[in-house]
Amino acid sequence: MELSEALFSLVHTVRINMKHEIKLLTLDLSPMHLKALKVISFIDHCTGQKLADFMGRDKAQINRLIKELVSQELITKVDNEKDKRSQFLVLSAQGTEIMTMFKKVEKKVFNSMIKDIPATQIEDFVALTQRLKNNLT
Amino acid sequence: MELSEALFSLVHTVRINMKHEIKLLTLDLSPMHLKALKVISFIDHCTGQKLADFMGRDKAQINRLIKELVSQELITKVDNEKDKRSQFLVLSAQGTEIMTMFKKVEKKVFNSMIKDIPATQIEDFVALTQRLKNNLT
DNA sequence: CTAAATAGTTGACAATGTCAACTATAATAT
DNA sequence: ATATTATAGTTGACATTGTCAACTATTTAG
Repeated sequence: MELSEALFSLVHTVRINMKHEIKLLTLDLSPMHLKALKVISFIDHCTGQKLADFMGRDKAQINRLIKELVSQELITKVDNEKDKRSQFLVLSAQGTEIMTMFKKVEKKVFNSMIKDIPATQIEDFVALTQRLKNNLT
Repeated sequence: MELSEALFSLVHTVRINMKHEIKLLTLDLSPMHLKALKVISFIDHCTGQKLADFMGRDKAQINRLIKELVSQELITKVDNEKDKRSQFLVLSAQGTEIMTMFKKVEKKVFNSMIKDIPATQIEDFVALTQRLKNNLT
C-alpha cells in the first residue's frame, strides 16, 4: 500500500475514534472551538494571528472564535507589552480542565492503538514521522 | 515526542503542502468537492450513503454536494439494479482527469517527503501504520 | 518622518453543516 | 403474504463556519 493512503487512512480512523470519544464527554463545545483551544494550548505565546495562520483560516473568523472562547471563560487575553497591537491568548482554569480531559481521551485512543506494539518500535516510528515532517517544512 | 503529537504534526504539514499545491492547479473546485471526489474514487461502488458515512457528514449536505458534482459533470449517477433506492456514483472523464491531477500533486508532496529515506524503511513504516489502524477498527 | 506592513476588529455575505419531515424501496417478523 | 421496521435519498428551514473588504491602531522600514 502507498504511504499516502496508509497515512490518511490511519488518521481518518483516529479522527473517527476521537470524535466518538469526545462526544461522550458532552463538552458543549463545537469542533472548531475545541480545535482552537487545542492550538492555543499548543502554540507558545499564541496570538490571534498565529492561531489564524496555524489553522489556515481567515482572521475574521478566528477573531469571532476568540471572542466566543473569552465569553465562555475558556481563555483570557493578556496584553503583549512588546507589541501593543496584539494580545496573548491563554487558557483559563476551565479551559485547562477541558484540555486535560481532551488529552486523556487522546491518550486512551492512542493506547488502544499501540497496545501490542513494542515501545522501541513506536519510538522508531515517531522518529521517522518527525524526519518526514522536516523534509516538508 | 508523543506519537499523537508527531502524527498530527506530520499530517498537518502534509495538508498545508497539499493545500498550497492544489491552489496552483486552479481547479475551481471547493475543498469539500475535491474531497468528495477523492472519496468517490476511493470507495468501491460508492453511494450517497457511503459517502456521507465515510465523511461523517449529514446526508442532506452530501446529497447537495452530489447534485453539484453532477451538474458540473464531474460524476454521474448509475442506477443500482440490486437496490432501486440507491445509485452508484462514478467519476466522469473530467472527474477522472481531476483525480489524476490530484494524485500527481499528492505524489509530488510525498516524494519530496521521503526523498532521503530508504524504501525498506518506508515499507516498514507503512506496515506499522496499517497495524495501528487495525487496532482501532 | 513618512510609507508600508501587521494585528486586530467589524459588517455583509457565501459556503458548509444540521435537523426534521417526507417518498420510495428493501428487509424482517410474524 | 403482509404488516412493520429499516434504509437511501430528497427537500425546506435554519445554524454554523468561512471569506472578503474596509477600517483603526500600532509597528517596521526606507
